[in-house]
Amino acid sequence: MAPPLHPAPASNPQRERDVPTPTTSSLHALFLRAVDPSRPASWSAAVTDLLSSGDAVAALATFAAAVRANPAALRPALPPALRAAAAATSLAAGRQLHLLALRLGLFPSDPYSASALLHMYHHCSRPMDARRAFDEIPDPNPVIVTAMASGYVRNNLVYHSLDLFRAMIASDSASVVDEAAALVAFSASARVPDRGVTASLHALIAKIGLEKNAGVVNTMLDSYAKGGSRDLEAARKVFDTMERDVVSWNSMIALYAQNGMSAEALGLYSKMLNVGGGIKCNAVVLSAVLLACAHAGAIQTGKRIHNQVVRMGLEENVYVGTSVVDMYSKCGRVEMANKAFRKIKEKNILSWSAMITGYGIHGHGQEALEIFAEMKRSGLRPNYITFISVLAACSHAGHLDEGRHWYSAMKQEFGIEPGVEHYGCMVDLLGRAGCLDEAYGLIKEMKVKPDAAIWGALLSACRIHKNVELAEISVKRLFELDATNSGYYVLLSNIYAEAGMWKDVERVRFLVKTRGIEKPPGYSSVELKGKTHLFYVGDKSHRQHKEIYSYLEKLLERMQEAGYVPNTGSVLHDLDEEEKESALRIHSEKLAVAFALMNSVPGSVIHIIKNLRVCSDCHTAMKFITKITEREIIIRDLQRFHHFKDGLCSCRDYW
DNA sequence: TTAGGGTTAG
Repeated sequence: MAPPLHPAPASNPQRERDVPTPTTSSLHALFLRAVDPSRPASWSAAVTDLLSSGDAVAALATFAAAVRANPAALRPALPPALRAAAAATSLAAGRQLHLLALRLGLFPSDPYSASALLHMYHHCSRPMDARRAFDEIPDPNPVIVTAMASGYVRNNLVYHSLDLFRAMIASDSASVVDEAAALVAFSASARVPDRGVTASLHALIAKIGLEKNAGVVNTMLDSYAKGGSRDLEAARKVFDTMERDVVSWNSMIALYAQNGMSAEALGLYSKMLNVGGGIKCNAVVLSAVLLACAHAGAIQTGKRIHNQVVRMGLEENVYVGTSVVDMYSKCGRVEMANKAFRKIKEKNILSWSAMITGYGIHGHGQEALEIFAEMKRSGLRPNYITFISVLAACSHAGHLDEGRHWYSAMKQEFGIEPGVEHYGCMVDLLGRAGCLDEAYGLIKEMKVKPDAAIWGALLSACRIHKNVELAEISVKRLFELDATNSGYYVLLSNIYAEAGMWKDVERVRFLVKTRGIEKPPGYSSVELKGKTHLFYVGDKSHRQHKEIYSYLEKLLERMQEAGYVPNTGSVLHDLDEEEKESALRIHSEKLAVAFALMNSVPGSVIHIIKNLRVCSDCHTAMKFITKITEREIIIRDLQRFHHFKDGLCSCRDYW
């Protein structure tokens, strides 16, 4: 096997590779770097140089050349050679260097070789080999311990990492805990589900005077929000009192955006621009803010941020560009997403996936598959994530044959073992198409444990195809996995209601009550002049609620004149017809649309976000509303987009 | 004279 041209990215350890041997090109590199073979320092300098220029393989080859040319050069060149083996994730090369270190007497006595050796084993995903070596080191100094601790974090052995840190505190004076050790400790505590770890580390660094260190505090900010306490308020408190740099602002905004707190993210962003003390907008923060817009469906704000991206000349930037694509597609403007996508200069696999997903969630399965084909033509090899996008697109568009085709091609042609996400798409696709037994069969043959999303997909399919028996099987599994999710109870009770099994409906409702499960109320939100307005069913908390209700009344009258008949079949309570009709009139999406209509002109686009599925009556109602009022309405619900235009739902995935 | 480091984006 030819040695790889570039080392694997450090954050993505790959499998062991063959030891690179010196090649003509690396000897050429040697020549270019003017190594003086007789000077030992010249060899180590060449290895270090090549490594820092990103060519770990050439660095290793140079070391191998030194072995033959000048044995005296090995001692200083060994640590950088070990780091090269780590960067190339070449365990075979690393093991040979380990043997050499033993032969030269550099291990375990030389701390420089020792720390580099641990680093190598951790980067090659061999934490237990690192541990064995670590245990042979008689009196590991703080640098070695920190190398060990960070390696544990890299390999997801966070508790081992924290144990080392605790031992570090206990063993000696606290002065051994320096900036590097504290950074590692906080990065570990961000990955641990226990509450209070971050707070106790916080107390410790305050004691040893690292509380003013921006790097350490930024890492702490992150671990407050991501660690066991999941405490964004604590993170905000730290943020408010610290000396903030650009990373602090970006981190806090990103934390809000990632946790769905879009209003907070956007608010903090404008605060940063106004009172941030000279902190300037950059690519990182724009990506985070675009994520917040995508989540909130804040298309107007998203457009403003996009303008900012253009002004800063960042349209071609792959990170920002992909965020723009994601924002537009999540806000229902898939054509705008495509325009932004075309502007990205060096599209990576995630840019392509974002675009495939964009078309997919809008039900444009054909376009999604065309983008996929284009990606393959460009020479990129689809990976695990790409196939999630592709299969999800097939599932949303109801492309049964294509879905089956790509599912098997993924395994056979591309050697990718399907994960829960792929199974989820396939179960959804097969289930919706009515192939319930095939879907159930697929679940039974899964090698990984089916998660709630899989059984949930089967359960929804059971509702569509009115299969009570399989629904009960799915629910049983779902309750084993998560008995507190109200959604499953609602679905099950709906399935019983549609089958007229009112006694069972009552039984489920009784369960919900006795188990103390709370169902989050559904809401619809609409953005107006950059401000988001929220509506619940029958909501009267809005400032203009009186106007909204009377507007809606008149609108419903006009709709009924145009032929709209309330679809009371979707009301799953045991009510009489009249009660059912009035229950439908105050659905949150109708309130939100009425409010948006009052504040818009014909020809405009109304964009609504719904946190639950849009009911079939509201779906019908929107068709009439678009016809009467000449507005385009886009509703994004839990699973898909509905574009209503000219009285038609152009969403092809309403199948 | 060759060691250990983390946080922000899709």
